[in-house]
Amino acid sequence: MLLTIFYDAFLALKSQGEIRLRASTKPSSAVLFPDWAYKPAWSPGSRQVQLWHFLLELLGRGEGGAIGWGGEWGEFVIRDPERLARLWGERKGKPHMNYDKLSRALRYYYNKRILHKTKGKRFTYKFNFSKLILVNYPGHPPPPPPPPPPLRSIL
DNA sequence: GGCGGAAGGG
DNA sequence: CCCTTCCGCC
Repeated sequence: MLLTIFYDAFLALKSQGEIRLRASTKPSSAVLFPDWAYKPAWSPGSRQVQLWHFLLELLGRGEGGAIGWGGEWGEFVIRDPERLARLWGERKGKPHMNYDKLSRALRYYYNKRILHKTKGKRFTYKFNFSKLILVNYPGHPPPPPPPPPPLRSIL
């Protein structure tokens, strides 16, 4: 799975003419994406963990009961919704987190095209990996051009 | 269960 | 911005 994610990222970037995919320097422990995949999400400075990072983290290390990969590519099933919510709540310091609230956060991902629902399958969602990578790739979308240097008058 | 609006926090 | 909280609706 880990390798296929990278491969998908590679294909996505290749199709964009940006074959600058760096290999992850870290061991295969819990890291699913190279550092650059996270960067914009953390900018500026040190921000909080994002929900999709957390989900990928659990999926990546095969976190037993709470969540697991589904049948299709990128699809995952929440096997124990309230446990997942509790885990997420612990990570965010939100002791009253539950599946109702967590799922609202997941629904906000629909518009961002990070996730979508697998209709008809209970507790089943699907990642848009290529979109995910591209959205978080530095310079995609390209940053606005730097403002022209101010014309300083000589005092 | 699943959806999305509304308000609000950090 | 990225959720968290709450909620009416289907």
